[in-house]
Amino acid sequence: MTTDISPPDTTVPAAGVVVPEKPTLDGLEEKWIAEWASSDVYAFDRAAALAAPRDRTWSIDTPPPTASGSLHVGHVFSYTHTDFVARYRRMRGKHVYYPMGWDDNGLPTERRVQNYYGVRCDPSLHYDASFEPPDKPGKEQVPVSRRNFVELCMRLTEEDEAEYEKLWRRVGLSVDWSDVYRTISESSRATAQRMFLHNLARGEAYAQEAPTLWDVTFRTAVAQAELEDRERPGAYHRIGFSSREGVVYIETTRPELIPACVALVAHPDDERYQPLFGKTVRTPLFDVEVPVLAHRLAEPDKGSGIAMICTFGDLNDVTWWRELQLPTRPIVGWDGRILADPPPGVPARPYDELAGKTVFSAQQRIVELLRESGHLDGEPTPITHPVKFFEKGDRPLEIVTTRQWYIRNGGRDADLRDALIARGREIQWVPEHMRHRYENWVEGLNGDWLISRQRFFGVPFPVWYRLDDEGEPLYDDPILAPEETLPVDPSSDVPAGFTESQRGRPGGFMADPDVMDTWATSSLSPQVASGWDTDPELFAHVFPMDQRPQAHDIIRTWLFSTVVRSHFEFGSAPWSHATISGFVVDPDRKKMSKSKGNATTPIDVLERYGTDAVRWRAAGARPGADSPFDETQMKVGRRLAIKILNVGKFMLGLGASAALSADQVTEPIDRALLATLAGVVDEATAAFEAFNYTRALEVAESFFWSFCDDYVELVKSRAYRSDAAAQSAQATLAIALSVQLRLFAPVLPFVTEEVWSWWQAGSVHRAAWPVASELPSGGDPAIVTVAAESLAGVRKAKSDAKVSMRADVQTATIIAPAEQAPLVEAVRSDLTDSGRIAQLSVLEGSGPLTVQVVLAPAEE
RNA sequence: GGGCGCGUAGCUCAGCGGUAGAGCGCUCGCCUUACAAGCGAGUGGUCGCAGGUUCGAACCCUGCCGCGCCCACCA
Repeated sequence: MTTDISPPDTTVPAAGVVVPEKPTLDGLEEKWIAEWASSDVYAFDRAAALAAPRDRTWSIDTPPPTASGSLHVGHVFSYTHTDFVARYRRMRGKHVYYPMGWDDNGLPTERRVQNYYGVRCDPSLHYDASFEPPDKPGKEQVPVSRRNFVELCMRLTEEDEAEYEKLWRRVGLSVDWSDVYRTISESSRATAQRMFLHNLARGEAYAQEAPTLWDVTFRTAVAQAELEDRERPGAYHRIGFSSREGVVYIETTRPELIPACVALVAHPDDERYQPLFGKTVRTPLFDVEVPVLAHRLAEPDKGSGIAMICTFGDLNDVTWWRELQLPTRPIVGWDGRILADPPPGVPARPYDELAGKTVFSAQQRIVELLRESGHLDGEPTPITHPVKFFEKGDRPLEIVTTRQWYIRNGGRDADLRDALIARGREIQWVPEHMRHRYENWVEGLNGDWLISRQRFFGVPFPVWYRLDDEGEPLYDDPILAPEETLPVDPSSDVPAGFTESQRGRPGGFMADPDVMDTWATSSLSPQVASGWDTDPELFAHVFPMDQRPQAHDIIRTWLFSTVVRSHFEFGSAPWSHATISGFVVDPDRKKMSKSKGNATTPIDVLERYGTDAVRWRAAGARPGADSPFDETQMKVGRRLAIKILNVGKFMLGLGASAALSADQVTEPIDRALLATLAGVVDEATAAFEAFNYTRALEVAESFFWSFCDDYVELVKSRAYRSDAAAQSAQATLAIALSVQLRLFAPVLPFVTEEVWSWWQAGSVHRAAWPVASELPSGGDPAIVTVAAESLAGVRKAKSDAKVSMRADVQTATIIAPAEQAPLVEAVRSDLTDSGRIAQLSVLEGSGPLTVQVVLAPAEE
């Protein structure tokens, strides 16, 4: 595609109409992106909005894309879906509040910064104001202070965000670019901290020392919503525990956890183990005495029916440990290695054989030891089984006891769970069935929401702890940052009544070391985007927001967590509508992956087919439905855009102009055409009201093609004339063009704006959405159908004879039902003109309309 | 194992109780003074399978089969 936007040669077919000689899609994007920016077409008029009733505003809680990620065609589609709605609502006269945000805090950014600059964060280092990262990342990551690291995060995300903005402008998103937020910005941090303090004050947030799912690579806790299962090879090891009643065999995939064993458990009804309940057995190798207990969660038909409870191998262990009130014998450290010292009561030998090893190596060693000691019965049986992973991690999760912050989410409270499900029912889901995903998730929660992360680039908890005389933190009595001081960074800010020199000293204080999970801040996107912390007047007007667009994969995370925060703070749902997009998938129906290659890079596709064509294809993916990536479809959209250019030019050349009005439409076929169009307008409007942009486009497009192929063909010779009938055609063409450009404007913003600009003032995107009442009433749509059928009959005869459509017809006889014959008469002259019919007879007949044609002899 | 969605023309999908539809593809034509990046005419389907309800079922009900997504299970 060329970028030549120099003004093309123009003709001036009618007053005020300026049409290029050779219309082209090339250069339209550059031209209109610049024009829209300079004329602020999409600016939100805050004063006017606030002065108007609430329902004149449409506010959108745009998903802030992860700034450090990479956008693919799927993102382009779903953001475009939102833009369809935004543009429609704007044309309906709404003040559309449509900000864009960037989700730039959190682990994805940290990872990108580490790789991009070749650095890693070492919080023990001091800030180096002159630090510059190496030009190219070296083999060894350079350790930098937390502040240096955060600065690099800020720098890189700013660069990334500028690129994103360019792409979104290219996609034609009608966001107000003067209103962009970042989840790491000062006001976002203040919002997140303030909201957290409110949660804390109301008892919705709390800290607890508890077993937590732990990623050993990132060395951070992770939340239930961030888990995923992956199939991993493993093996059942059949291992004997000795007891007075004889050897008891358990089967385990994690024999390295034997030193962490605190009990065996079987189902209370399992007769095999009845005699053992209440007795003890001794662990192999370590000879630690552990009880045999009964619990309903033990499954008799799994393994040998009796399981080893370790602290902690999996979430079942946590349940058993808690409900059976067992002691803790932790052996896995934060780094995923076996702790240097055995837990109390576990002998140093052979524990020292495992200490410091990775879980994997420890398993190998312990199997050797078990084999030598004879405790291993037979050989391990290889299996494949699902193992829990952090969705962004690549090593299995461990469970480690740590102190973490939580927000209640109903996972441990049935009343709250019910309240949150009720909130979900206040939201109108598009499509409706997506509500089930929400309810399914809420009903399956098994614990509160863990929001703290042991990371660096995020919103810190605005909390310090006093240190006692031993230098131990007094967690029960935290020092909270006063709200007027937010945002704070407790690792550099000092709480009132202390000095920096007291940091980390006995009798002094320490900062809470953690940051909030990215969902803990992005769950506040309505607050951040709407100015809860910065512009209360605006917030009061636009919140609860009207629309939350997002994809279905993050209902359990972003959508749910946003509902939780809104429920607690405002006692309401955060939005009235949740519009859920599907994915763009491979031809084989798999979710499109980023590694799929250049073909799906958005900018590449946009350049090859043009933005309007890509948007047209996006409109073909109904709300919530996955859609396969198929480039041949883009060509169809491109064809439509070109057709709009060409027919627009032609219609204006025929004399259509903005000066003509509906009362000049006198011919029956013209009135009929506009009556049909009125029906199309009604249908498209109803579809858009239901967020069904696919249907809205479909009806407009279907009308448009028959309009071009039938109506324009029928009337063009009449329109060339200069009598009242010609004027009727010209007025009809003008009205039809205006209405159709507006119908297409939300989906095809560039080409519609281009054609609009040839003969209308202002932007089509600020023009009013068409309504049936602006079209003359009383036309009979049946005339259009009858005319099209008649014309088709003539065309078929020419096509069958393999002659040009220009071939002359000697006689044509249309035999039509009694009620249709007069309709044919009403279009007689248009029919004879466009069909080149010398003599047309119209007869009444009984069957459906038929056309008999005698072609004129071919001229030499 | 539970939930949700989906199986209609070669492909992508509408239709969701009254004679099977669109676009793409394919075939055959046509330089027609807007567009050959176009126009015209065709081709193509026991609507996943089996029962049931109904005068009538692609559409409603039941049960299967297949595909996809989410969740659970992890001894």
